Amino acid sequence: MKKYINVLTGSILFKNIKEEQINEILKLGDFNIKEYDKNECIYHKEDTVKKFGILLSGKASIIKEDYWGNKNIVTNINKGDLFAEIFSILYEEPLNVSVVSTENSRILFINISNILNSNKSSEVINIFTKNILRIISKKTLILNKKIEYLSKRNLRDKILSFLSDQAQLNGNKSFYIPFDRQQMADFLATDRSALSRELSNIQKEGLIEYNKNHFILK
Amino acid sequence: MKKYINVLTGSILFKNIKEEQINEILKLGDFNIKEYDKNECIYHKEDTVKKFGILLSGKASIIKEDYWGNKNIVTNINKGDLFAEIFSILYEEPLNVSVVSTENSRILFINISNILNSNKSSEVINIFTKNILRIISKKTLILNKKIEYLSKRNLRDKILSFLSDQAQLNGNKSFYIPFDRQQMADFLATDRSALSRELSNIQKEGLIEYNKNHFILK
DNA sequence: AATAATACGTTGCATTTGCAACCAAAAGGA
DNA sequence: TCCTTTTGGTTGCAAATGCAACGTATTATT
Repeated sequence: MKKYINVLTGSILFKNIKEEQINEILKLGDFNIKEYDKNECIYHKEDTVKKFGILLSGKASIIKEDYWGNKNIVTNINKGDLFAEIFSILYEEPLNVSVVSTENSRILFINISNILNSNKSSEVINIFTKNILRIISKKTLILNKKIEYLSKRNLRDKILSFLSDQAQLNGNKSFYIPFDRQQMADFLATDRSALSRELSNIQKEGLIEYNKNHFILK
Repeated sequence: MKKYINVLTGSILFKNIKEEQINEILKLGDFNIKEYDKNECIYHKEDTVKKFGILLSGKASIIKEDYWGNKNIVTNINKGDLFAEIFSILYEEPLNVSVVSTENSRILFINISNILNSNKSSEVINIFTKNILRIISKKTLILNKKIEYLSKRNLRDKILSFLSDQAQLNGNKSFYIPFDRQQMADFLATDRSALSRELSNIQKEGLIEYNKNHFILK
């Protein structure tokens, strides 16, 4: 545990909370840590979960899969991130998304309800609650972004709105996206070959330049 | 104000909070109330907002509009609902969505940050914070649902996943959706005529029956 | 180094979709 | 009641897209 405490102190979840208080909260949340190999399933979409996860090391993706198996990456998860979809636990609904490790990963699980509903109305719990609020607010913004991309009437506009946001995010016209081609297609809810074709078209018209996951906007 | 207090006591935002304490919170949040005619703009997407709104009476829609003016209804807002997108205030980002009244409406504005950051770490504030958490969690679920629809590879599947969720929501194969045809098209990010055509096709194949905004799944 | 596996681009084709134009029915106003 | 406005269905057409199949370059494995 100790070796990961700096991941936790660095995470938004425990922002403004001291190390010894973090331990206190973890205990309250009946925490445990589990390791996963690459491509292992961390949560399955039909699970109803009590605890939710924080990625201590490695990488993972939140994936939505439809009836026929079309996969759609909702978000990538990086170190320190928590799986905000898991807020469905507050409503005790099934997840309806799966979480899959994309690298060897180590995950901390805690029972949020335990913490939120602990009768101790201490200052720490208060800060913790606000931190969660902040995280899920950000999640909402990200989901809204995604809806913005998906709402475009054609693939070209989906691509361009996504790329221009990525550029903005990186503060540079030249940037790397965190997806390979198939993942990008899944994220934009389209077909890989259709995506390749359209990227190619856009490049021919001189709007962008790209190679693999590196892009330059013109 | 008094005539709306029951709207507030009935809302999730003030759940488990007594009437006199609601007043206390409202004061802390520097509240005000404003009226809007049908089709008036309540928030514009470029606004950066300090206060956010709770619909006391009437109806409104959260609308995303792209560069070329294609409108996309993100959600409808009903009595007691608050505009969760406005959680961007926690990040002080521009809204990037607009809120428009679809009926004559009356809206209560409060400054959430004032309340959350008030040093009084009273029990009431604590409950209030949890209520907000609950609301935005639900919002996240709704956004996830929407992403699920929009991620379908073709219009038919968008329609069918939307309708089957609506049926589930109403607990009945026969139900009314809260959209007219144009709004439904905007919500599913497609063209109205394309939507009509596909609905018609699906009906011909006997999967659904419909008339205006009333649907029956087979 | 040889081989296998993966990632990405390309292309043909059938289907879907956006768009525009038009018509009919229903609702609202004068 | 008559006229206007709104709402929704239909259709033709061009363009976009999903899908499958295939080729090549890159990366991983032995």
